[in-house]
Amino acid sequence: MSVTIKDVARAAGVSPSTVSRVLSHHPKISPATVRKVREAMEALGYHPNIMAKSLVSKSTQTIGLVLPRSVEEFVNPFFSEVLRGMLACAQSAGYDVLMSSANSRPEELESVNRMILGRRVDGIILMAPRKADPLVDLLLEHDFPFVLLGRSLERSDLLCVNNNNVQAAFDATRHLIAQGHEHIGFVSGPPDMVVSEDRLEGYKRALAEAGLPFRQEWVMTAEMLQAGAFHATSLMMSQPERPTAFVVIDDVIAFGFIRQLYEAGMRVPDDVSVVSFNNIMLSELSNPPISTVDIGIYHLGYTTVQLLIRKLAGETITQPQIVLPHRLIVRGSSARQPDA
Amino acid sequence: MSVTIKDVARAAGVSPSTVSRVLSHHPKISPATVRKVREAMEALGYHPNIMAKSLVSKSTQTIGLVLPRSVEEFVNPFFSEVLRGMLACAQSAGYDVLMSSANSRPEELESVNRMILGRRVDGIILMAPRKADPLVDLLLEHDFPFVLLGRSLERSDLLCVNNNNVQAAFDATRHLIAQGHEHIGFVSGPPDMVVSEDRLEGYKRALAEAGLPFRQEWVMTAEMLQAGAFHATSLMMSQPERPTAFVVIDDVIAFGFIRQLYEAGMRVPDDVSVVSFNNIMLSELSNPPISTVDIGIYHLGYTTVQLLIRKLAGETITQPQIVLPHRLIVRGSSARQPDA
DNA sequence: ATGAAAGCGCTAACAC
DNA sequence: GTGTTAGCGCTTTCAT
Repeated sequence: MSVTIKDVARAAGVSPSTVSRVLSHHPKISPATVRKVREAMEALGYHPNIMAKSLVSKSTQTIGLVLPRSVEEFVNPFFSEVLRGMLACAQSAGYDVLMSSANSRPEELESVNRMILGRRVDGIILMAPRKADPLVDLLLEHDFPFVLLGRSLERSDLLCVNNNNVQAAFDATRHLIAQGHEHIGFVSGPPDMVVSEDRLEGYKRALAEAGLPFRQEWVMTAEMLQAGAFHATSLMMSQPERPTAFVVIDDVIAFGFIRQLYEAGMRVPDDVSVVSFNNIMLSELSNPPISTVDIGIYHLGYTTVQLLIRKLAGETITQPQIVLPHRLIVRGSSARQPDA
Repeated sequence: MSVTIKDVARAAGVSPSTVSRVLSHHPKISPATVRKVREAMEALGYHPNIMAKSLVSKSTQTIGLVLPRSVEEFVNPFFSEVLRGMLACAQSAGYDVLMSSANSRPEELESVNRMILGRRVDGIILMAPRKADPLVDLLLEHDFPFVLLGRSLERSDLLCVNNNNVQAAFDATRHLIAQGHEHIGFVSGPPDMVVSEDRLEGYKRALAEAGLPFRQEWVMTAEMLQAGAFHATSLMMSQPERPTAFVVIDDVIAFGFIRQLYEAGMRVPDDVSVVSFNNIMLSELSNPPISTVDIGIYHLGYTTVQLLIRKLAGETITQPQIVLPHRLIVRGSSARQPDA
């Protein structure tokens, strides 16, 4: 069967504990022995059994990732890019990543429970937390190490990595205002997501700063874009006083929205300007290319895992909230000024 | 600390083995005892320690996923969709998914070695295998259960889940021919991927069947689309005899290619028609919407994991190669016929 | 510097 | 039906 530490010990003519010490780079062990053991390991093709190791050491070198439940979030390229960053960091620190998937809220709780109580992972990453997220409570209750990708509305002492989404939306809106737009709408995402709220807030602030009124009827939700979608968009755009520009919650939604504008006979950017968030790869390849706020998705993922690993290493985290910079990228979808 | 099987045993007034039997739904155990034990578990909030369990049972209830190394493949929405299908199946069968990431080929081998020799996973999924893939050899050598998402060029006895990519490309090309196109180009992906080869083959066959010549100069590679990109595309399109339609290896490449055509002053579909593969969500939202061959990405992922789990359950697999159906979806990018 | 022994939490014979 | 015992492969005192 599989080659164990005993086999190596026998082959090297030492005791199992000595082999174990070589494995863990124990300081006081003679170079000669180290060499002997290393050779034996090499010859036998030894690899430590992680299960046995973590059973006694109580550490799994694995971090758990709680994935978004909704299809929309999951297939959003934002997700794979953030995952890419996470994996890169985890890998470079010698950690593995275990994914927890679930279709419903109770399933999700159960899955996380299994992860932490079953000692499968050392720490957990929570993506896109909701308002009053029960997962946060669960983790807190068990005093289990975790980091939020995003931020908690309720508590400010939790470890988290985030952008300043209020500022990002403020910048995006200001850009449209600077282009001469005075009628600016907003297309939102799921209302229970913290990021939706933050970006709406930034949008409002920019309007206020420019002395422009906030109009509730110019705020669309992603749901409105779905089924009755076309209707809602074309209805809004056929009003005598219609928005000439939109701040859209993210690139994927922007894709769908621009499509609907075209179907309603509106050209981007000629009739309507659009600026969105995330800067996923395809936003540059879109037609027209989409103006968007780059939030450093990869970096976001990387930093989140990094923070968790620091926490797991026992480091005292002086600054629990990490805010990563963003940067507006102007492209074709908001380049020209409307004729109006 | 953590509550163990012993604690439950003590609380329920039985022996640890009895608790273990309740856990594994052992047949001959009195209902009264079951109830007692269940209550004790509930009261103490017991969750089995997976590490200890798999140390003795030699099964981890975890499947390992070897991720694509290249950024391009990773961020391709194809990947997240296939992952979604995999997770759905794994979850419904009570399996977890562990991800192996690596930046280089040697790292990848080392990572897989750790997974299998360290007994971290019960089986492995290999995505998008290359020609003469060393990972396949490694897995075979250790007689470790695995399933290919895609197919092996060299061996036909391996478990794999795939589309008939030759046929899919044949269908796509036929569609363009039926639209009246006689000058049809091809945009390929990485040449060492099996799928690239298969789709090119289908394209050639359709040309041959229609009595159209295959022209090497009308085959572009994804690399050509990168840096010197614009140049290559515009050069080809400025020839007196230029393609009026393209079969493109996948939707993401199609996005980039259409963008370049626009920059070269070509309209899609008015000047050039495009049909690609995968039917990622955004292909429908593109402008124009992209005609594409739906290959059932989610289903592909789901079936792959399903096949692996069947194998792990000891089932004899009579049909090692599963071929999933595809279906051409005609949209705006190939709707009209060129004036030519 | 190294070995012997105990034990992490669980399962699986083997008894009764 | 249920308890007792012996490990799974590893780390970690405690000796020497």
